[in-house]
Amino acid sequence: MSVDDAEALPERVRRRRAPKPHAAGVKAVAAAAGVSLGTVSNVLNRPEVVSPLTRAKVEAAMASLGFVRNESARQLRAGSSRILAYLMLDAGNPFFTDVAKGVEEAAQAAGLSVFLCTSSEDADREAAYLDLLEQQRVQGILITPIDQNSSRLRKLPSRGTPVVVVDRTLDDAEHCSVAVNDILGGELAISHLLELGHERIAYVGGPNTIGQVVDRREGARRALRTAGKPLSNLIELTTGALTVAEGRGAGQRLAGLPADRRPTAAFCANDLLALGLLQQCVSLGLRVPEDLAIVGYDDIEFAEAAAVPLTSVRQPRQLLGRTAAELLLDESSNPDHEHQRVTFTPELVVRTSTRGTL
Amino acid sequence: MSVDDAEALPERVRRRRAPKPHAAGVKAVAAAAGVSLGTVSNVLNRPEVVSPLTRAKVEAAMASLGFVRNESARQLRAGSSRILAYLMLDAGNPFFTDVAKGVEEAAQAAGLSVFLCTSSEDADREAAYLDLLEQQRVQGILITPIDQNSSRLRKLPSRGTPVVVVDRTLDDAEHCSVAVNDILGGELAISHLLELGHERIAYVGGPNTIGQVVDRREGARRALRTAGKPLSNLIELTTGALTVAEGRGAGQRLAGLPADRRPTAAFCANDLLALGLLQQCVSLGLRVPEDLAIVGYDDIEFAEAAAVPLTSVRQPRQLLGRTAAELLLDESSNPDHEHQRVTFTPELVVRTSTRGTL
DNA sequence: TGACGGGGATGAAAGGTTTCAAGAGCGTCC
DNA sequence: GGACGCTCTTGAAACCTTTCATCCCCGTCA
Repeated sequence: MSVDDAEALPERVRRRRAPKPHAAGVKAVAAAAGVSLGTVSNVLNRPEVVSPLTRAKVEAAMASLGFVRNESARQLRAGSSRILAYLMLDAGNPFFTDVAKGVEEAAQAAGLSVFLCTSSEDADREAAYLDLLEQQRVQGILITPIDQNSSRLRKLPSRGTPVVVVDRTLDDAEHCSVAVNDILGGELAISHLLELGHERIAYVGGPNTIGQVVDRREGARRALRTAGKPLSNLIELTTGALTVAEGRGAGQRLAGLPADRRPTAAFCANDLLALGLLQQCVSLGLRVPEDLAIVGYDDIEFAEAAAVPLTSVRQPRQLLGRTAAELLLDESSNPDHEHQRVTFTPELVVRTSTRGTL
Repeated sequence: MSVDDAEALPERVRRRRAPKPHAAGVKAVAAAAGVSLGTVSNVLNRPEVVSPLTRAKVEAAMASLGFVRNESARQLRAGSSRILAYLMLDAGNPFFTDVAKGVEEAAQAAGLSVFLCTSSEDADREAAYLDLLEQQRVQGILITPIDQNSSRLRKLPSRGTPVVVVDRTLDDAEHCSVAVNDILGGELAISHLLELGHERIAYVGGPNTIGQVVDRREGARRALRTAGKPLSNLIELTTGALTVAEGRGAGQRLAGLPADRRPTAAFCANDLLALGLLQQCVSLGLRVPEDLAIVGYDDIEFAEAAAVPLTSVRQPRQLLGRTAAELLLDESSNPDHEHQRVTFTPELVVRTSTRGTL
């Protein structure tokens, strides 16, 4: 009993796991430079407190060993991440990439990096990304939500991850939000069409789970009401997504209607839809704007360059992103941060697709 | 000396740091569920080995405490990340977001998530993101590099982060790459213009640090050589970036030339340039294609919907992304992975901007 | 000459998870 | 009735960094 049985453990090798090809850590660097572990850390984080000579030695050691700081360990110990994420609805929509540009700008100014994610208008994917980002303990999340009532979204801030909602307003005390008045945007579009004398107007957009789609339609209805027109003048064409392809599909449906029942104008929930609609209608022989006037939304760069330059409702895209990022930064650094609901005003840009050539 | 001076340390509180608002960890969950730490971990990672009863208890505890797994700690210990990154040249270019879509697709199929980053054609930013991603120990990096000779890029694989180059070929034994033959693409474009009888042709693109710009020009030159034309027939308009705005600038310059010296056709290094060029030229009164034929590159979705539908060189965008991601996955999971250089063949899509209306 | 002060370097502790050898509990079989 | 095998659970070690109270060394001042 008291004597170790030599036979029992013949090959009891204590190797836990084969490590990755020599990943040099601070320990190795310290050894190579002949200093202590803490000094290496100081070189990394507070270079000014270490003497130039020592610093040089350490830096040389790092270079020769190909040292790469392990961010997971850093973050675990230090507790903070230098990353901020923007979870977009659709990376293929230039509107969102322009917003992202504004986000990057503000983040860079603050020394942070941005990771972009895209939910592709899929609620499950959005949820998965939110979980992932929370687990990663990013400094904060900017999101254009598809599912604004997601419990996940509401719980995040209380657990310590600040969230700013972009291009949407949430009636919720937990988040900041930065948005453009979509109802007003819808009104602008429809008022414009009414002024031009259109009576039967199509509203092209969907799915109805997306807040922007709903609000812009609501604005359209208000404009009709204000003008004393019946709501039945607004013919709804529901699409499955806000893409060029869906726009083409809607164009197909529209053009297929008998001329006396076909709307004389269409207001699309975004420019991608409008561009697809425009393209399909033109190729099916409809004249724009004579047979069908079209108004888009977002005023993306390509709207102006379209076959028929597109009338569109413009939003301050980069400003939207920049403001959102700034709010997020404030929330995560300023102890007496107060949640804000910033709303910008959209602007109608009239072009040939409604006005015709001058 | 031996007696502690009671006055000296009146308030020597031992609080190390105020922790974030109660972040519940596995430890807390274990306590709440009345099980051990290891069991909680098993519920998280190998739910099948824990009895249904225990599992339920643990899951209930997690829910009631709002437990969020700390990914930094997980990754630190487990050594692996479930994330893959795509570092793009320009998120505002639909070509890259389409590639990204292919990447997402393949990643999702393998249960991984994708973080998108954008270098915005800025070498410093590219370098910063590469450093960051390496420190994060992402599972792998997909990149469309701006600086293909970056030492960073070459060192990454040897330090354990697999890298696949997208839309570029590197003459380098360290990476996989997936590209489209840009030289051939350039040849296709110019041959087409030569067949249509054009003699003076502009090449619009830049900066020359970007590989695609150089290769496509090289293809253009080859086509001229093949046709026995002097290289001086190719007039170079160098741009500062591959954007719509730069395209407009080039259009301004082009339209400003006296008609007898002005090229009769322009080949643009990508569609954004082409769209900007088109727009500017049309607005300055040039007719396309009668006064100026235009060929773009990438065949993005908006090329077809342009004022004058754009002739363009099409690349298999999503396939590019999907293939690249699959190579990356193979590299990081298959021990006898071999680096590959996949090359796809581009295709010329002829539209009105060169052919005119039929 | 001895106390003091200050710039630098040190090293143990902590952070939250995963891993894995070992232990506990229990039914079965000889 | 005791040994065995099985399933499930346990707890300590390890991952790599940052932090911070100490310590060391030297020059300065009284």
